[in-house]
Amino acid sequence: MATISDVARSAGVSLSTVSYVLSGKRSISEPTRTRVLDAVALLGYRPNAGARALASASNRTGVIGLVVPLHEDADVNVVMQFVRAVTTTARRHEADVLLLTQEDSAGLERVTATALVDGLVVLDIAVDDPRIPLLAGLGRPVVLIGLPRETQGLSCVDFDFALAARTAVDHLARLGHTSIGLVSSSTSSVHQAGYADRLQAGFLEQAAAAGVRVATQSCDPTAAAARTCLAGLRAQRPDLTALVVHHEAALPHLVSALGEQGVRIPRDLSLVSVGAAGAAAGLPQPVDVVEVPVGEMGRVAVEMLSARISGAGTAEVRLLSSPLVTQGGSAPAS
Amino acid sequence: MATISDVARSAGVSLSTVSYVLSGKRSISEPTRTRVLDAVALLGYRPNAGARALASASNRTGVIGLVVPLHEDADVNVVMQFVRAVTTTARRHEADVLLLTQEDSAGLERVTATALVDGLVVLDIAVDDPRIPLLAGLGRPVVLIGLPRETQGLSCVDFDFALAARTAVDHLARLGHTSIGLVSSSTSSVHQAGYADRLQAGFLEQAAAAGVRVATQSCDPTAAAARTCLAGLRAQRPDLTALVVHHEAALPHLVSALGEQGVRIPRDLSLVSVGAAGAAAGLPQPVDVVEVPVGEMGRVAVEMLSARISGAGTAEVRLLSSPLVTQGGSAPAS
DNA sequence: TTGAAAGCGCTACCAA
DNA sequence: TTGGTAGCGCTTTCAA
Repeated sequence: MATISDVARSAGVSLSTVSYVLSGKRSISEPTRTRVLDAVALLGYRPNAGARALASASNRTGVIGLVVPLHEDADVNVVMQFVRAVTTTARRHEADVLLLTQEDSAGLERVTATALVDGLVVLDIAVDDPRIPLLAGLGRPVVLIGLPRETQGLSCVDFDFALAARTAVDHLARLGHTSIGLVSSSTSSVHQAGYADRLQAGFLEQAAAAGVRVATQSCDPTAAAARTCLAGLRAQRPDLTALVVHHEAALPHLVSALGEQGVRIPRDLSLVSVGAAGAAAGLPQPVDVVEVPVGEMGRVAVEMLSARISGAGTAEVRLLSSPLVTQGGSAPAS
Repeated sequence: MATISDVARSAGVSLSTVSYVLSGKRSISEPTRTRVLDAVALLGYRPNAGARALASASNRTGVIGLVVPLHEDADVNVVMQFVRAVTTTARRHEADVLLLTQEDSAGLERVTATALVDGLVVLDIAVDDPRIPLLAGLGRPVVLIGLPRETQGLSCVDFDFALAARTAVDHLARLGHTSIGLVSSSTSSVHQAGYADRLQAGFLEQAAAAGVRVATQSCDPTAAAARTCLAGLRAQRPDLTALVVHHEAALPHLVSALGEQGVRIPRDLSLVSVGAAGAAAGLPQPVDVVEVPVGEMGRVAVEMLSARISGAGTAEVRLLSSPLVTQGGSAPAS
């Protein structure tokens, strides 16, 4: 590998001149500039990233850490969407992405303290995430995806699940529905993350405001559980005419259970799904959706992290929202 | 952040002594060792990764690059399994993982030339992958997952698809089956990767050796395509009594199509699937499987890369195999 | 507009 | 068994 002094020698200039040509932090005469750039091209010179980080005043490595859940029950599609958005956005900020798994809790300290990364994006944050104190004490910018109880000095990005539920209920209430069910996940990880509770709170709040009767039921992602879930909702409220489903994995089972029972969407039942993109795709019957903007969340997280790494901005909580998209899943209550 | 000289001062020793205590490359008296380690603990000292890489003779950064396909039609489950195995194994070798996407072709050169990474693991290699010349000219150890036509100086890890097919055919032939069908994917990316062809070659070879009649048919992952595929196979060979399926996404559709047609597995038809772990899970009827050891491939790739980074080993091609697991998917031909 | 040189934090050599 | 110090490849002052 050619070094900067190889370039300097080849171009017949000093080492610092090469550095300034490359960084643009000093005005350079055109002939010199050309000679240097020619030498760079000739030698195929690329500055050593480590040396650059070590010498620079900012001490930046141009690498951000991304902590992802890679365990079995993580939603691989959602994780992939995040990863794609984060890497893409990072590149736009001249940064690369170092991957850390959630299991490697020592990794947070390691990559941060050894100056491998300039900052971290951490997925899958629980309401009372045990990593919060550690992350807060790292002394590096951190952006959490999720909304923990304590956010002292940490930036957070999340979807506004409460607003999504209010939007869904409002949409259905305007169509004349007065009795609406909510289906949520029964898995504990979803509840530890807190968004199920926030969604339910929004659901209940808007229902109360609109004078809508409610039923709530959790569901497992199987055909049998879907049938049980529907039966449970009907037992609570025989007059249900609409459903808000916050459970991507159970959605297809619910839809086909309804189909088997001769319940037609939207004629007999209106259905709004809250979930990641694609969750409602490929369903035999269309439903309305409030999409969790996973990619957007990843993008915003990196933007916030970049800003904080550059010393701009302060820790803040950003809750993203997205509109309800009607695609034939809802109809006026009859 | 505390530096090594902070530690030296605090411990009342020289800078080099601290370095030697930490690296263990010199024998140190017990009292000195203790004083240094105490100072390290007291100050929370962690060596700067960049400075260490810069100064060390080996010039190693302790980071390996992982190039993954993140585009829509990549199998997210398989990619995740790779990523998990690679990160886990890398950690066992004291390395971290930098993530690069397949789209970022300039990234190969960037992370390698700027010494961000010590080497690369590249997934999803096509038979005539356009990146091969670039990768070969990088001047850093590279391990490919896949088997390109030209492997000059590059290490490769892949599953022995030909052997898997031979194993499946052999198993079925021993059970007395004399007419066996092969279902493969029709997607072009699978064929560019070459393993579909290798599997088919092994299938035909073993069939010829065992005097087995064959039918081959590609299939799309839909219920309709599965029915068409089965009809096509029967048209070629009305006497088919066994199937080898090399198409994870189509497998459930094939199985349920068979179920609808009253074809019972294994009584009426024996079925062996070749695919990643879990592909045959959750099927209404059990099938036999030859599992593509995705995690193992990732593990081996990192082991090979680590060895090459340490200067050990040479470029080699390793084809992994795995046994056929019977789980009630096959029975003697009647 | 340019060059010289002092570090960045560390490793590893040369001495003692 | 230890210390001093010359770099690793770069950025950024200070001087010209």
